[in-house]
Amino acid sequence: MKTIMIHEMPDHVGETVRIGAWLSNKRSSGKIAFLQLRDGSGFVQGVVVKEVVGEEVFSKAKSLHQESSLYVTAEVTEDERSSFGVELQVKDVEIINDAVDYPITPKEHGTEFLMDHRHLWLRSRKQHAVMKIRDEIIRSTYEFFHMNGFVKIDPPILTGSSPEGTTELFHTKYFDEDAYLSQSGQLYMEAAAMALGKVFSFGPTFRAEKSKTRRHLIEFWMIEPEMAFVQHEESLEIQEQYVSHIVQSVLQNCPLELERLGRDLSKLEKIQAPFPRITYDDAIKFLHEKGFDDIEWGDDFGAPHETAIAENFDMPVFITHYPKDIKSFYMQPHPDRDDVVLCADLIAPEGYGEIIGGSERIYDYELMKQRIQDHNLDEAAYEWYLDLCKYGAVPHSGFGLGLERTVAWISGVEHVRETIPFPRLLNRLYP
RNA sequence: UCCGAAAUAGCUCAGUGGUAGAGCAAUCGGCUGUUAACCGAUUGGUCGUAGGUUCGAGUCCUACUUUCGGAGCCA
Repeated sequence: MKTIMIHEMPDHVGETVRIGAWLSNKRSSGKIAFLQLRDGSGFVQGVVVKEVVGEEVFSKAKSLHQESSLYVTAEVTEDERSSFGVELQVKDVEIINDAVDYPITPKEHGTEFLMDHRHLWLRSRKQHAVMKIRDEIIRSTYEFFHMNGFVKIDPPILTGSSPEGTTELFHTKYFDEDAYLSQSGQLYMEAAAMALGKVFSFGPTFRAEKSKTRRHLIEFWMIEPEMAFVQHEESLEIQEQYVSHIVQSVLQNCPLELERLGRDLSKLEKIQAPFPRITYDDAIKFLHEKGFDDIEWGDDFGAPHETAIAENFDMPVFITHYPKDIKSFYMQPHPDRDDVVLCADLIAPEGYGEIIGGSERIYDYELMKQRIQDHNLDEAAYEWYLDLCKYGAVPHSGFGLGLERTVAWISGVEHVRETIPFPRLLNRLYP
């Protein structure tokens, strides 16, 4: 008799198999019981018939508690009443651990309670589906960049300086020195691009911002590609191809998960490059036409502004050429205008907000030095970064995609706290 | 940090000045195709904390704590 996993069952119809599983729920009557089983690879229903298994196994099955762990011996049968196509005709049940008073019952729960039990909440079907989609986005990210000649590079997490001086950093000690947790690996990725041409990173970043919205985490994961000899327009093309690729990969490889989440597939099926573009200038004009009087040229967009712009499109939209003064020091100026830079943010549809920020980078030594001074940054800390402009500088561009916002958008979940296994939020470091 | 809302059984909530309630979970019983199964019974409470008003406070007032939603900032 084979021990198999639930996702392998369609290949074992007619066979008697054994699985290790947890009981996610059960229903029973006097002579038949239905066990909802999960083993991580999938969900399946086990049918226990009293006449078949006898009094002892039947009463054991009836008394099982939610989330108890079991070995189940059963015959795999086809059944069209199952969403998965197969069912288990149970022959024997062996209890590994009887779970008493499992806190997360099959009824509704509040956010605080679920977050306090995140270590158990992950077992639920919805959370399982979101984690599978997160995994598919990560898998297809590696696939896309490797297909296109990128090399995966890991920038450091502990740094001695900040790439962008303004935002708040997590401070720690590095023996006798001060250190900070990385809020972006970008500058290191630029160095790597000068060594390897096209590179991408995937890793955690940390922002000590007091942000408390459905789009913010204190610890989140970013994908940061950096490309030598690639300029603004070509970078946008790579971005839209990349985002299209991950959306289509999830559609293809996670149909059960999207269904479980109730995601509107028609909205995802439309996501194909090229994406619409709108300049910052036109976005401001558009907002004024829409009646927004709380924003002027030179201001950054707030969440309501972004949403109003995104609502105009059923695809992600690039907002390009932002004013120099509200963007980072390293962004390449527009060739014909000195008030805007060659950059773009990609705004996701349906109110999920900015998922990518990117730009062409400055590679002129004197200009970069000037910008570092203009932003009152510690020149000594950026000496190595200035070396990149000094020794064989080339035009190059890069961008950063926020993984959790992307997972939230593609999954259709409301809040990014459900898109990472153990979210770090304002006032939450447990579990 | 600012604005708004909330805190009652293990969980989700009702109770708006006069004896503390329901559904789910748990326990016991019934039911041969259930799918947040259903039906009957039992168990379960210092109403967030501290003070105040009142003959009487879960309910009204004040402060504090915590949580949720939003803003700013950002991906």
